Amino acid sequence: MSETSSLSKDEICRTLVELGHILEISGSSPFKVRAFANGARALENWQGDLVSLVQDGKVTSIQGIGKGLAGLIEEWVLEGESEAEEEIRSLVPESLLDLLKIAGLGPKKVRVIYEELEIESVDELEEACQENRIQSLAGFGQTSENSILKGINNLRRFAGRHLVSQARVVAQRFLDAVKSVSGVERAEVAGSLRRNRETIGDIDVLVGTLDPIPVREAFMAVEGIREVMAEGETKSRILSEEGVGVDLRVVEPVAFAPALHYFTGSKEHNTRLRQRARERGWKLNEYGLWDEEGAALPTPEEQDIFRHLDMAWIPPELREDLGELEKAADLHSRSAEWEPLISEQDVKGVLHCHSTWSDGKATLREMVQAASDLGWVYYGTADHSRTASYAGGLSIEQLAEQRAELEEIRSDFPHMTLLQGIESDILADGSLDYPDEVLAELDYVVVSVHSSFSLPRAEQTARIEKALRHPATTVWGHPTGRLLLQRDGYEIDLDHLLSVAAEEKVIVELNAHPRRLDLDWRWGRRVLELGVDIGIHPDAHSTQGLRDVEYGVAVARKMGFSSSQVTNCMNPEEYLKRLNLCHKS
DNA sequence: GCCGTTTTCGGCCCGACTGTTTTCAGTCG
Ligand SMILES: Nc1nc2c(ncn2[C@H]2C[C@H](O)[C@@H](COP(=O)(O)OP(=O)(O)OP(=O)(O)O)O2)c(=O)[nH]1
Ligand SMILES: [Mg+2]
Ligand SMILES: [Mg+2]
Ligand SMILES: [Zn+2]
Repeated sequence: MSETSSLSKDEICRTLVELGHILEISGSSPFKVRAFANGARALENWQGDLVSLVQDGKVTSIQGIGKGLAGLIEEWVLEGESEAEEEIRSLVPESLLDLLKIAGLGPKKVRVIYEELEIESVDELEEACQENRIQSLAGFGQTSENSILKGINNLRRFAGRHLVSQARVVAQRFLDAVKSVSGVERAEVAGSLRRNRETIGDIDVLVGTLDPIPVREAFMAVEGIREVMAEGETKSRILSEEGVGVDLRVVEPVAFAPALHYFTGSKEHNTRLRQRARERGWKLNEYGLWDEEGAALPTPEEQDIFRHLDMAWIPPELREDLGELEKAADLHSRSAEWEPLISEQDVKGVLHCHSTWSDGKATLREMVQAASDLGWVYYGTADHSRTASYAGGLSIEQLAEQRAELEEIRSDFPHMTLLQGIESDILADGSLDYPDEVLAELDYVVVSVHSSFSLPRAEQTARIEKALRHPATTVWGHPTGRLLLQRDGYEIDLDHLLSVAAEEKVIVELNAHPRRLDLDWRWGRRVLELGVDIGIHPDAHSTQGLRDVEYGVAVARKMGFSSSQVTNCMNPEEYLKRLNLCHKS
């Protein structure tokens, strides 16, 4: 047993964010604070094997991580702890970080509350507000106490982010309301939703009109507003009944494109682009772009902003300051454009769908019908395997019966290529759930982890590697097992397993269920480097679930993928050939 | 703390809303 265990990349990112906040409360330079936040983000978005990176002394090769942060990271990876970290932590009590989560409380106010009243926790702050001990502090008043109490209440009930599927419903409600107002020329959802992030913090709606007042009124009249958090000339913010924040920004139509660019973000992308404008003596904000003489440059569309700055238009999904600005400048210099990203119409069919044969809600026939209605030309059923008894896993006999049913259905859907597969549990020892000859009879095999989530990293990796190397394995299902906003994925060496998948020609699933979206988009770059093929699969348990492909396509776009980089955009003939590359029968 | 095809020092995006600030700081997008 080692005395201290190395911190994982995720733990390191979380720690960097925390240290940044501690520095902020203790009054450090805002630029140093930003450096910690940027470093955390840079590391979060970097994918690969961190231990090797540290051993090779290459941590500073990550843009945004310099000598200082690299020193911390190296200590965390090699020793599991850091003196420099402890020094920072000793500046203020850790529990103050919770106070920062209260809306309206930032580092300056938290510091005053702590230093003047020795308040260290949310509970203590609540008590102090109730006893009216806050209003006497410099910079606070009676209203402050009420708004802090409200903030504490909201924090307890509605903290956290939201699934894309839920956020889209709320967003549509508000978008419809403002779009129907007369005088509204353009209206769009911006922010993380437009960038197709995997989870959504709040919803951002932009409106272009010369008549802003009725827009604000319509926005405030939408059903299900819990609280108005701000209401100004151009900006309003509410909290919905569901606990989702919605920001409204209203600008004149002439500023719609620069405002859409601003409001789409990301913040880091915006900052970098504004910096680029500034470097040439220009100014960029949400109202427009001005040259060194202060002359406004026309920007009727987003692409005009980029063009003036000598860049190709960047798809919203890629605006994360992860190298897209450099790529856009390069494309522009070669008079080239971004290759179009995949869209839903490019998907020709799917694998990995369940039916009433196991735990699905629709019959196999109903599922095939729904797939046909979506315009798909191939469809692969995959119910659970026999060990998954809790999910109605199929016995060998049932597999044969299902095959017979599929033959019957086939005759009614002559235009479709129907495939029988299985979602085989990867058993604890890495073997699959049926004898090899049974697996070989199937058209394809998805292998997934549904048990023994907490094996040590090396064991878990070896277990999955064994499954990926099985000759029948076609697809690696929901590779990390993460459930968004619920649980992290199991501990594995994903970088290694992706290279195994590439070697074995196993298709890595981009599971489109909005709770999973697994593989995470941040692995897109690595997937390309390693030559891994991905497939967008809905993991549908109902006919409605097939539509989740939309969320999978969104993630593939965020990976920057075109249709040629997704297996199930192939035509049926090519696709069958691709499946048989790895599924030996 | 990070970074560099004008820089290894001296910058680091820019603007809206709120509250108690009698002239703007803090927070947030
Ligand atoms: N220039 C600039 N733009 C910002 C800043 N903060 C936010 N924005 C822009 C870019 C963001 O995407 C957009 C909406 O802000 P949000 O706080 O809602 O962030 P976003 O939607 O990206 O993520 P979210 O899922 O809501 O946490 O506003 C900033 O500090 N500077
Ligand atoms: Mg947002
Ligand atoms: Mg927002
Ligand atoms: Zn599964």
